[in-house]
Amino acid sequence: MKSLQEQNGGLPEPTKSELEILQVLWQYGPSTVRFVNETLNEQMREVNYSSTLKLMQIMLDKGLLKREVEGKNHIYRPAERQEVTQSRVIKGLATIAFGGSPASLALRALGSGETTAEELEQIKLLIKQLEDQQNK
Amino acid sequence: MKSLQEQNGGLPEPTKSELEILQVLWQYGPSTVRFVNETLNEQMREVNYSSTLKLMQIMLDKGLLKREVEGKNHIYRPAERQEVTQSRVIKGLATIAFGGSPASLALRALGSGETTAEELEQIKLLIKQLEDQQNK
DNA sequence: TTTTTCGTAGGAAAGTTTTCGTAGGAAAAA
DNA sequence: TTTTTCCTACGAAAACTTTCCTACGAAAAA
Repeated sequence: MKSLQEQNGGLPEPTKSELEILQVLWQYGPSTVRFVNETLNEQMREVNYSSTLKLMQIMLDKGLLKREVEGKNHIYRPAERQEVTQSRVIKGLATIAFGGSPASLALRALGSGETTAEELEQIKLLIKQLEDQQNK
Repeated sequence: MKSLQEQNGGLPEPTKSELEILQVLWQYGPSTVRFVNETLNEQMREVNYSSTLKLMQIMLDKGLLKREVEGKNHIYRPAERQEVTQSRVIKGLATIAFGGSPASLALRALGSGETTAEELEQIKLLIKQLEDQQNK
């Protein structure tokens, strides 16, 4: 019997709380539960230590995280690259709320918050690349 | 005692299934439960009629939908404009997975699926507008 | 009129996600 | 050594989301 993960060839979409945890790991690199929990409390919201621990163990189980033992405690890190996970989440959202089009999601996102000049430059650059790709 | 809706001054974030339903209403305009359910079954996935009904009643309750009686059945429509709801969802996702930046979410979205030339044009147009706004 | 069809309503159950109490063990402090 | 601190593990409960069964009534068909 294949595991669920093998069956659909990939990792599941992280839940909201799982994404919060991943965000910390993306930002700071491999970390202990303690650190992740403290960061969540500072940057996001109050969470009990053992809630964070439990969640990270579940994520390990699902294959979203990996960990290694370092003395007494465990160091966790994302199993997948940030870009890959983020893309998966975006595709999911695009499917249920943007007619399946990540581009129209992007369009809405640009209109949804202040975008800095720098960010605009980055996006223009990416667009240029995409255009070149299409015209080749 | 104020209602939850009044307390935080707005509507809640729709759940995934709720977004699927909203998507149908955005696409086709005010509709009956029957129509929404059939559309979901054709475009998204198998859902039982009474599941769709229940969900739409819950959404009415939450204030996400409005409805009016038309003879025997009810016609539902979104309570909020599509853009507003979509922005709210995007901000939520940006907060938990993109460091709070809708722009970096947009960047990732552009890289996540095929983007047509037409979509690229639209985005370039929007960027131009945003730049003008910043330079004013 | 009687039966069938099609709609809403409500509640309960199932599924999923999140929270947190508690136990047990190892390291550090007293 | 004894006590305190800090970690993991586990399990259960709470909260939220989704599904669907059943009842009931009105309109349409027989």
